[in-house]
Amino acid sequence: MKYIIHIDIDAFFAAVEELLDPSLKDKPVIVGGLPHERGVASTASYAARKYGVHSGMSLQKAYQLCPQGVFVRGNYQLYASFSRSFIHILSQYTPDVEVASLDEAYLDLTRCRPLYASFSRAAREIKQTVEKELGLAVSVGVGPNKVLAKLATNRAKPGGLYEIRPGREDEFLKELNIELLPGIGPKAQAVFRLLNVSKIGDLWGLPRAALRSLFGLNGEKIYLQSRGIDSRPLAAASLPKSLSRETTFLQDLWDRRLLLAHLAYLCDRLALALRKQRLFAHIIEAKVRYSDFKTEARRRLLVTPRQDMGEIFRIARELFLELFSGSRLSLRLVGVKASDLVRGQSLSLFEPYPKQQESLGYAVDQVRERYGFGSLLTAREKMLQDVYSFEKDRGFILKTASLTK
DNA sequence: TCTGGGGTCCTAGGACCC
DNA sequence: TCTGGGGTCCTAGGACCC
Repeated sequence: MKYIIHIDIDAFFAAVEELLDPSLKDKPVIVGGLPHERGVASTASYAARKYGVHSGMSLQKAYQLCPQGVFVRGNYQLYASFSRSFIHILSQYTPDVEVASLDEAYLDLTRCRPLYASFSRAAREIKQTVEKELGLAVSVGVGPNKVLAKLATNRAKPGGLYEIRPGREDEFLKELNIELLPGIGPKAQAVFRLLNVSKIGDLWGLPRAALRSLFGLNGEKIYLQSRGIDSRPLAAASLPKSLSRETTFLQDLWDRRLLLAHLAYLCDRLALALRKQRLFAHIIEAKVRYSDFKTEARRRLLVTPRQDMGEIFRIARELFLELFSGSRLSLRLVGVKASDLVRGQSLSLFEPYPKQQESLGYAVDQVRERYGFGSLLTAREKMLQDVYSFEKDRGFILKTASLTK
């Protein structure tokens, strides 16, 4: 029998904002953008949820429901730094920690049995320590595996601790709504509505083969998890599988020069992220979303993995133009993604990697870190200069955006 | 109510090979 | 001349999660 703890920071981004500005305490705080912007709420404080606002909701809708809400764009660097402290605290209790997201983690205390007189008491202590050291409320769930621990956390919210006792699993699961089960999203819910399945207990009546044919491998997972069966071990930290950067514009764009300039800016940010983690990509992908919300992507496999902005942009540009050149529609989004990532220096017998490009990248990063982004402009980056001013004053650019390609 | 940004994993079809 | 049976790689797209 394993002893798994799931721990989740309540309304994380909103809670950090309240910590920084105590006058926000108990106010409906909505993080994600300003009400007129194109976007969704990434977090709503519990005060905001009382008005029906929740994460994923469009900001315009959130404003309608809660015009007195405090809307903030958010500071993701800051949240990431809180997240690192959060994980650091958890690592004091066991080496078996899986970081599930910025504000969420699993702990496996099974191996640490000799250290703790009582697991229940250990769970309480972890919760108290995190709350004291971070100043943020957390919810904690305890169970014999990941899925039960996570469902227990959901029961514990906000700010509580819930432990599923051995032998009580079915009783706990039976009356839960199916959408609480990880892997059941909007599409699967629609299917289950047709089947008149709304509680996890209802799922028990469906044959494994039926779920398999409806949802493939995910159906198998649903079959097992609905019964509280989950043998997945905690995942060890690993290299990221992909890194990407994308932007949804305030208004759809048609001007090819502006779009390419923005793509260059995204490639620059992506290259920076790759260099920070010393990663090289075998696959570069460009993505567009048209004004009708249809989304397309084109990718290219590279013989030699790359991390330099110049090459990433050269490829992304070609892929982007393949997509956009034939389009009659303007674009609401452009993006670039790097995947099939490897760490460290590339080794190709046939195509020696241009090492000086890499060191140039690192050098540029260091200068920027010390003197700011605009301090070092090579000829190659001239185009980016336009983009940074574009970022500074998007409104102006959008107003003056030409109507021809 | 017009729908973010950053990820993971799965599926399906075509090319290609033996 | 009317057409096998894999296996793997590559690309594109979609469901889902926080």
